[in-house]
Amino acid sequence: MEAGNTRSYHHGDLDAALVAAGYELARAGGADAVTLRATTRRAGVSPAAAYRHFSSHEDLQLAVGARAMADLARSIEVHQADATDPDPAVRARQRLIAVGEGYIGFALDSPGAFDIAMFGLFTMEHAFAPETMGDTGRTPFQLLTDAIADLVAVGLLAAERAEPAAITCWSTVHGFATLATSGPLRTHPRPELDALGARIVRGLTDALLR
Amino acid sequence: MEAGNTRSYHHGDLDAALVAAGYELARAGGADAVTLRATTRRAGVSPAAAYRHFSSHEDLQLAVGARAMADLARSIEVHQADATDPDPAVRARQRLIAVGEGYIGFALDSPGAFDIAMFGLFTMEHAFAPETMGDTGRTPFQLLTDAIADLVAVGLLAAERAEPAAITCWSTVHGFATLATSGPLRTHPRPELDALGARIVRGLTDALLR
DNA sequence: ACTCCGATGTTTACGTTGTTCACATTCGGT
DNA sequence: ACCGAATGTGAACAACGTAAACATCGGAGT
Repeated sequence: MEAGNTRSYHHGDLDAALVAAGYELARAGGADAVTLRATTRRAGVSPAAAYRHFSSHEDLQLAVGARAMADLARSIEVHQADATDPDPAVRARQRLIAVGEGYIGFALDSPGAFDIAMFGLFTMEHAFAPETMGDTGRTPFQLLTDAIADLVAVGLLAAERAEPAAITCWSTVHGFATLATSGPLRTHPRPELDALGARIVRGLTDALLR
Repeated sequence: MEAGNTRSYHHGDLDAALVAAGYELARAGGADAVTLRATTRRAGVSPAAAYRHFSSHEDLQLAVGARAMADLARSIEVHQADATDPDPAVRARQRLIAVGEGYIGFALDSPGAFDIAMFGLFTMEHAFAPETMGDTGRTPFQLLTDAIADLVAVGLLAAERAEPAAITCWSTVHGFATLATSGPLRTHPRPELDALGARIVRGLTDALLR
């Protein structure tokens, strides 16, 4: 009795169903809401069933986090769609700014999803995992390094400054996103955070590129 | 039967004893290790006893976090002790760099303490709480804003750029610290992280101050 | 000096969580 | 049509946060 689009067994594609259920919980309540029992409950299945697909609670949370990370990539991609300046140098700069704004925008729009995406904070190989790729087949980290590479190619950034520049950008944007979603800035009104975020991203790129 | 230095009741100063016990657990295992039961166990007391001093588990964790935050302030103060250049402008710059290096150094030296310090990520008023002050009576956040204010006073930074500059510094340093302790950079060898951190802090201040 | 009250700590209990193990059901190949 | 492997269930366990009833201690007031 196949449903058609997905392979079917006892309850359909439970693996994906659990990730979907966990993602809904995460969006509503952050990483802590993605409890093993709540997730299986929402998927209409017994707690132990999760162990046929995930080796532990943490493993499930990482899978949900990967799903969230893919949405983060998509958010960056959407912002990058506006980077259409004919001048390659200007466009490269726009693309880097889009990374920062997409990252921050995603965190502010869906703090719960952002929280689970950063759960455990993944490892470096996690930053290249296919499950965390957006629609263009690139992970958030790759979108950042791509943008930096473009800046080098276009002559706006010295090659030997590429690595620290990438880490600086990542740190700043990530730091601001966490301070703004779960940190001391969390009580600031949204428009103020948007303005502050935009100002920081632009100020940082200006500062880095001469 | 007073012990002398501390007021005594049933078990001595349980409030402080619990924070101390929790801090040891946090240093060894991060915020998650500061479980209510483990902390009371280590203090030689029953779990429910904690509720005479803290309204909830989270409340206890926040108290332990404040203790860790005070140590963070002390780490910054130690680094700032080296900022002794006779030129006030150079000294102001040194002091800002010391904030970043003290922050990052503390995170790398005691990731568990750093983790609990950032637990819940505190609120803005938490950033001014006396329990989080170092030996100079200033909190980490205040040490940062002090340094920025000095730069303005000395003419190295325009006054209207002070606030975004402060948030940028905070974001970058905080972001790098989390990426380096619990993030994808966590597997990098320590000396490499030290060098990277120093390079980022210096590069950022150079970029911000013209 | 004695009593009493409030502050402090204990015991017991409840519900929730992650996890495991023995058991039941279903699917797919032969 | 069967059988083994894959998948889901049920019951159980230890650990957790929390609450309520009970015990004990110290100091204030007579």
